Amino acid sequence: MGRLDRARKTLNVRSRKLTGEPAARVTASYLGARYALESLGGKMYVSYLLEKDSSMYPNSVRHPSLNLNHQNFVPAPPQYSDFTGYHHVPGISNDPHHSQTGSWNAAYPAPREEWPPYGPGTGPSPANPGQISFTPPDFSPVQPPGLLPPSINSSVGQLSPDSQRRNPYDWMRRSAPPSNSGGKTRTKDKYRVVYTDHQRLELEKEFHYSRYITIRRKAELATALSLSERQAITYTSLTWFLTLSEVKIWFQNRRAKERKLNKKKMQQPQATSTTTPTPPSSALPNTAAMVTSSSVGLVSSSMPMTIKEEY
DNA sequence: TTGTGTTTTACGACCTCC
DNA sequence: GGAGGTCGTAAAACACAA
Repeated sequence: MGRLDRARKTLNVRSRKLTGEPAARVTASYLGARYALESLGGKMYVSYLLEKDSSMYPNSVRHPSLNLNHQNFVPAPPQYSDFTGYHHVPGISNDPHHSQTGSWNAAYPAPREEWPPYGPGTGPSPANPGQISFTPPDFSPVQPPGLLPPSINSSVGQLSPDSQRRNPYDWMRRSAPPSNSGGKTRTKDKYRVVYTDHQRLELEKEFHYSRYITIRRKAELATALSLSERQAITYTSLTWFLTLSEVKIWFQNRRAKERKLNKKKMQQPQATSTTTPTPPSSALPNTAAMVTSSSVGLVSSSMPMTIKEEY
């Protein structure tokens, strides 16, 4: 039994157990070509960023030019030596800092061992009969320059370590927009979607620049991610947009996650102090640090804060 | 293969700020 | 009143041990 089938079964069983009614099928209502994005190494580096979180970004600040013109944005804050290995996927926005090379820098640390190796042949073939063929009417083969790495459409497993570790078709198991997304309720079709690795990666990157996001960046991210997805994915009649609200919610959830992690760390300081020496600044509700638009001041994320937006 | 624990989306309640 | 914050929680998706 394939993982997808198993997931379906498990889901149905568990949902019935919990709710007494058939599970709302969200997953696998379509199968797309997300492996291209997968090959970007998205999840791997999202996870890596998460792992590195506090130590990697002790002050996790957005560049001071955040609320200045984005034209002034300088990529890779120099204080993060190991951040330089990371680059935004080009085309994520028009920002210079988001328009760098899209390839994964070899300077990025070695992959984590817990990412299981996989072979390119372990997944279903592209011609898997269980899959839907994708002939998007709105898909344009013309790729905006710099939007995605040129190899995005080439063979899988060449772009990142991730691509060599994960089944290139793993993403197919994950949820996608339901074909009949009429409404979003907890019992209907679209209760929850799983963001693509690419989307999560970009959100994570943004989060590591700043724990709070401006309206402008929110809009840019939402647009860019959706655009990137549409450019990279060839699924039919299903466009998956990250809305402003979704970006907002994602940031809220991400902050909550960070608070939770910080809380956990505070409860076991010895265990972490020996392994991950952190600079003094991270002793604060560390990664809670953020930067408001025009300063580099740190503010605890435990403090509710409203960011004044720039327009 | 299955049961179970964890993580990830999404939402509601409530709050503050403008 | 609207936007966006935290907090708590539901439930889907996922990971993994048995």
